[in-house]
Amino acid sequence: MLACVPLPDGRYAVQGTTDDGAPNGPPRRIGAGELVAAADERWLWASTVDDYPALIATGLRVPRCHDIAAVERILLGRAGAFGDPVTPAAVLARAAGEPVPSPPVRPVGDAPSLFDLTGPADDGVDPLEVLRLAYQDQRRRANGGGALSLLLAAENASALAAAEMGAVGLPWRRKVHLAVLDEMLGARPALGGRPPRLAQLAGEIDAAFGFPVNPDSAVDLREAFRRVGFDIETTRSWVLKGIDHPAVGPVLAYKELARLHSANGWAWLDQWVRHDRFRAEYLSGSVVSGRWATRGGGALQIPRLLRQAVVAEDGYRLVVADAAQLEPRVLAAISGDAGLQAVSASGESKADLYAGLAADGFGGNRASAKVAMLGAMYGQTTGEGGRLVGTLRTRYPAAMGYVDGAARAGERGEVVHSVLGRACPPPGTYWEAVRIGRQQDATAAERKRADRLAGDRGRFTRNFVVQASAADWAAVWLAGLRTSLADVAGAELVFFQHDELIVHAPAPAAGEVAGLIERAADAARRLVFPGSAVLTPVRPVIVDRYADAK
DNA sequence: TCAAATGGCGCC
DNA sequence: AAAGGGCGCCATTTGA
Repeated sequence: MLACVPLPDGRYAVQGTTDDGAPNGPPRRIGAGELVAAADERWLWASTVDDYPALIATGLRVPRCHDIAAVERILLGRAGAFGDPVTPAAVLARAAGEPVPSPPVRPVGDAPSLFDLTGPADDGVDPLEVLRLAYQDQRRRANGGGALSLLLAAENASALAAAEMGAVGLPWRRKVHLAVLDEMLGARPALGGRPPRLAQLAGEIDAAFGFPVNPDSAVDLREAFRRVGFDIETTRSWVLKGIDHPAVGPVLAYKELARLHSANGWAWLDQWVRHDRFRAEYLSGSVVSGRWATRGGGALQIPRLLRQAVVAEDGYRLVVADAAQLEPRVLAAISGDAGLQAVSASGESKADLYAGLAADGFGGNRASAKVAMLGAMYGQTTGEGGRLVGTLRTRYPAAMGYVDGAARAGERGEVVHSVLGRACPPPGTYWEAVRIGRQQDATAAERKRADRLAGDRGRFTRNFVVQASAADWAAVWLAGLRTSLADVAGAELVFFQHDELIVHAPAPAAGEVAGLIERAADAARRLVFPGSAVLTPVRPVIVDRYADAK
């Protein structure tokens, strides 16, 4: 293992380190250009998201790492201490029972410095020593067995993949995107102006109402519909669709196009796409469930319409793969529900679990089966989904009992865990209101508030056990694939979105990559759900454009 | 006048 | 078919 600390002067302090965290060579101070990543070496550093991008920029690729901050977040979560500082200095202070120093505030965009690592009062302390001690302490605390080790390994690998994906970027043809904008919105307006198509629709909306309305204002729009006799609470599209008034058509069209303009319009293109690559910042450790988030550009919300702009470069293909119906399959595995596992592995269900469910209790109605399963995992109680959950409850009692149990635990204020041991956050300060509302002498209003808050948390924990376990599986999938891709020249992970990924690969290697993706998925299934009969199939598709993958 | 909250909607 | 989980982002509104 190689311990590595960026220094304020732009160089790096590095030192060979054993797996026990003992020094295994002399400390050296070297420039980034002198760093070499041996193919099988593991790097130890404070934070991948802070320390790795500068190395990637020099062309370095680190095969494996131990990320103090990423590991600390998971360990702290299991100890019920979400949000506490995760620097090595904080880790050490915690281990010693001393007050944990707040991480120093640094200006946005400022380079990470030694101070981030050791805190301002640590003059003379060897940062490599701090790193090693923090590592040793985490090693002691992370003795929760194979599942936790697997989770930490996947989290570390995810952090590397996230940094690399951010640096590489998603192939994005500016010309294609511009053509879409021109067709949908018309010519690019002056700064702050409305595109022609939006201006035209705004005019149609005014005409339909008979008085001026600002369709960008939900307040104004709701007031307008009330004036013409429709007493609506919100102006959400699905509410408007139920209204019979000539303004509805242009309003819905306006909303759709305004969204395109503001979220992925010309300004977005200028800001986020350079040299036909969309570069976002991926944050692998910032969602409590273990899913990734992004900062800037909305990389995890690319509209289907714009996936035609994601085009492989000449001589390359995109290998697009998603895990079909991952969450219900994960539920089948973690609940041990034999019936649901059987459905996941039977005949056509291998490719389409919902079709199998439909055949098994919904009269062949796939849409109903899907609504019911989503309702069960999200805690839906009303409407069609809520009604259909009952069918699932009789067909798959173990699976439904599992999510119901997670919901009840959440309502009691308890913490639930993913299959690999990621903990959900404990209830926040609002739980005091729940406690008050549950006392004998609580008022009706207090009881009602308590019920609502407890219900909210129950739906959160119900979904957490499924969503976080799916994230566990996906992280192991991604980690395995990343490792195997290292042997395919020119192949790069360029996108990852919860249960779906894209590899940009030289055309002759695309078929091999597709095989690696499938093998990584099968390996993840065996590692995350050992002994389970459940299947977690992925469907790699080799295409030129992302839009052609589905 | 500014920052935080809200409404709405895109993705899973 | 309904509005139940997780996010990020924008424009507007609200409140200090």
